[in-house]
Amino acid sequence: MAKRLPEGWLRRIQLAGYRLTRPRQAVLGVLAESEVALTVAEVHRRARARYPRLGLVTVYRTLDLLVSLGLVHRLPAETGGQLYIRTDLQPPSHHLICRVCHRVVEIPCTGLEEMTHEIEQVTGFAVQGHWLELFGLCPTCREEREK
Amino acid sequence: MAKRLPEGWLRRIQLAGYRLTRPRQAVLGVLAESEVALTVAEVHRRARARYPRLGLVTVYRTLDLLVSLGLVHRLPAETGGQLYIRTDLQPPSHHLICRVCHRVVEIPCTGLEEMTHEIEQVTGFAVQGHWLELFGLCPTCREEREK
DNA sequence: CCCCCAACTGAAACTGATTTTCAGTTATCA
DNA sequence: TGATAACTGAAAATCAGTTTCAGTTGGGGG
Ligand SMILES: [Mn+2]
Ligand SMILES: [Mn+2]
Ligand SMILES: [Zn+2]
Ligand SMILES: [Zn+2]
Repeated sequence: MAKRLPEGWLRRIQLAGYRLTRPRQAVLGVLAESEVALTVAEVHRRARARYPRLGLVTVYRTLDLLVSLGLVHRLPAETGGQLYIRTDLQPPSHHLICRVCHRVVEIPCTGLEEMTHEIEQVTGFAVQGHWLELFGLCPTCREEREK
Repeated sequence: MAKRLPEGWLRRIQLAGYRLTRPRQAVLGVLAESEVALTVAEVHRRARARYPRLGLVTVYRTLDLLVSLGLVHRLPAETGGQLYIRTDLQPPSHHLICRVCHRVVEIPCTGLEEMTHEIEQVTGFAVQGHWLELFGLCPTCREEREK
């Protein structure tokens, strides 16, 4: 079950001048192994299995670090708070999140560019950015539901 | 400046079995008169001008009430927290929010339906809902910026 | 190999937004 | 004009996240 840290995470972190401490390694390991997006509390819970002294503050700090290095995505959750999941090799885009298990797939925002142009024409606004998030059920949770 | 309460607000509230109290009237009046989306704190500040004893808790409660009756939209703000603005006659849809003054225009999500179908095919997810929010500058704030 | 010290840590206190609790007030209707 | 269920504000609680600070430690230099 102990999947390797994604290629280059350790290198990325040290090259950026950060130290590779035990608390960080615990958080890194948890993020590296999860295929679904995790809440901060869940990251804390899991990482404590690897390093029991780990404080919640350090989880927040390490998640911020990983996000700033582009290794992890931060997604606003429907219910408030944030979810975290490794970016891995997928291009940054938008997310489709399973409401049950928090599995995440990235989706392109095909068509939004033209939509944006149209909206600028009609409204006179200068559109500077957008938020797009889709919610639903992943294939697995969908099956589960049908039983 | 004292614009009338939008057609039917009072009726809607009483028909739904709610009482029309002074604190509620203060909050209602503020929402009714604002053309831009307001934070809870701002609603509180303005409503106190009409009814100084008004507590913040009642602002929250009244906003929840108005949202549940469909009279007011609750929009997640980029910076955390929520913004509130009357739904008025516009159809429920998505929002384009001015980053400076919080003016809001509603936008249709043209093209998202087909996009959704495509995504369901590719990912196997059942898409149940989405969040789309655009951010930018309204014509006025845009001009202001240019000076 | 070990030492040094800036980077890093956890505890605790803090913040800002929102919710819960509860004892007192009030809008409405018989 | 009551009676009373709905409603209220104050205060305390909760929840996510941040700040502070005194103590700890990874890892490059000697
Ligand atoms: Mn996009
Ligand atoms: Mn839509
Ligand atoms: Zn799922
Ligand atoms: Zn504006």
